[in-house]
Amino acid sequence: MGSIMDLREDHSIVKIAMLEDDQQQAQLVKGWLEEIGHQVTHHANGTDFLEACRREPFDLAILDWELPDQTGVDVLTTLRQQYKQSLPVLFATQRDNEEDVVKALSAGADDYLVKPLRQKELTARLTALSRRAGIDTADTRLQLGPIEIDTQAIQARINGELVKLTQKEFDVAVLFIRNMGKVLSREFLLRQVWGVDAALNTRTVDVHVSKVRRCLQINPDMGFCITTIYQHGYRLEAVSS
Amino acid sequence: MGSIMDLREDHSIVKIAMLEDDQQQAQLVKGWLEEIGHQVTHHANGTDFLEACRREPFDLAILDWELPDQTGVDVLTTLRQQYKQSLPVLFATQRDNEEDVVKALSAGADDYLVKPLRQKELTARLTALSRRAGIDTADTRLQLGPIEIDTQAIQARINGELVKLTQKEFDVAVLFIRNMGKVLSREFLLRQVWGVDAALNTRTVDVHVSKVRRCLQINPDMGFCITTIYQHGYRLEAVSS
DNA sequence: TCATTTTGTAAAACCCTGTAAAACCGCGGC
DNA sequence: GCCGCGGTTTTACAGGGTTTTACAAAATGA
Repeated sequence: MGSIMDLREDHSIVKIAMLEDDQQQAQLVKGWLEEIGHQVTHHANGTDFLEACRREPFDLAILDWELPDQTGVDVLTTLRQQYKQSLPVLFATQRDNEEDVVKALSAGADDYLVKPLRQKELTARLTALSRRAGIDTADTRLQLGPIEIDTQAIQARINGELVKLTQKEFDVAVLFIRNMGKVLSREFLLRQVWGVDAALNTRTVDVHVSKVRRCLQINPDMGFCITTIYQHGYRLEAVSS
Repeated sequence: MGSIMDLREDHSIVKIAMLEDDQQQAQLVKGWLEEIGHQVTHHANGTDFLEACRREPFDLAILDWELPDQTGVDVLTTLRQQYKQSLPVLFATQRDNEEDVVKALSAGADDYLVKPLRQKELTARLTALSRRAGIDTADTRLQLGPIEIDTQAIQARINGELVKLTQKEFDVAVLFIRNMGKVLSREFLLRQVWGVDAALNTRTVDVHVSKVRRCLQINPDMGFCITTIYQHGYRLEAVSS
């Protein structure tokens, strides 16, 4: 019987690939990132960097513009076309004219910083990018208005007050909050919470959704509601007033 | 028989919410974004902005720091905790010291730009952010005069006001808008909305078309109408006035 | 024009959802 | 084994969405 908790893979170490021509700059940034527990692999030219990206599964990449063999934009273009379509990329370079920024972003970069880099800003931007890219989904704290959920402790609170939820109710609630605004079909809920054998002639999903609504007090008064999509399923959404 | 296609139906509208204190700055940026086909809603204070975010499904948000009622970071914190947790947010402000950048990104911003803004960089960063956030408005947003339909959220609005439509009514409406000017036979509607083999001895299509006309207020006064083609079906068309 | 067929739509009949309560199930203690 | 207990599923009935029905109005053709 699969609960959604089984699916969580906890990889708290972030693996970063860095492409930087200047050895001194590379060591500096590498130090900053290792300081906060990241694992950094550094390469000084595009060919080696791309080779490394092909071999290893990195979580993030930091690219420089000026390189001995090709430009950073060339590397990025190759990366996007041939290797990792979705690897989050932050461009860091001395060039600060608008045309270059646009060029890098259009080539597939997610962010662009002008050197000299500032330590705290760099780490904050990398964190923001990881968050957006969905890295480190071991985010065990969820919040929905006054509702707080800790997926590790399997506990839910409303305004700090502990609420008693059974395992299935809890799984359903987490699924809804993690998929705010999306329509979740009964089949999907059955697969995710109850396991694959979707026997559709049952009302158990409806009953559990009903219980979640009541136990977590999800009603228009608190700003959210679980809307029923007739003959499809349900959707958690912010309420329109 | 009139050819109708004078009115272009836009299938990829990006809806942007902007929070900006300075009216002049707001108009400038709004102009830039509308130039490339985005739809911008502007508010000058945090309360109005949050209220709008709660009511409407935006794709992106641009936030300023300095505001009359609260700081942009406060607004962002509220937004992340109580409203839209995944709405992509770009911070744009005059403050450029590192501490402020970190504060905004930690509060949940995805990007941070220092004013004065550069038009091409702004649009490139918004595009990069949309790409990363997986925004795909292609075919999910439809518009017909004052009527807006979001096929992903399964929501319809008239002049921004949410309209209650049942699933079938919604499906029928979407089909008509996606096939503006074409005659849709009852068989076609049955196949598309109700599924398989058209059992033609039913009046359910007619009843639903009737309801769509009434619920979405589709009548010559608003510029469009659903014309009946005797013994064939229906056609949604613009009314020449 | 009239006779016939088709359409518009209110209302009845039918089917899907909300939810309280009963039935079921697995587990530990006696 | 038997009982109680908490979690889960099914049942049952009320309420709302969907389809059919019914009849008036409109369209068609002679």
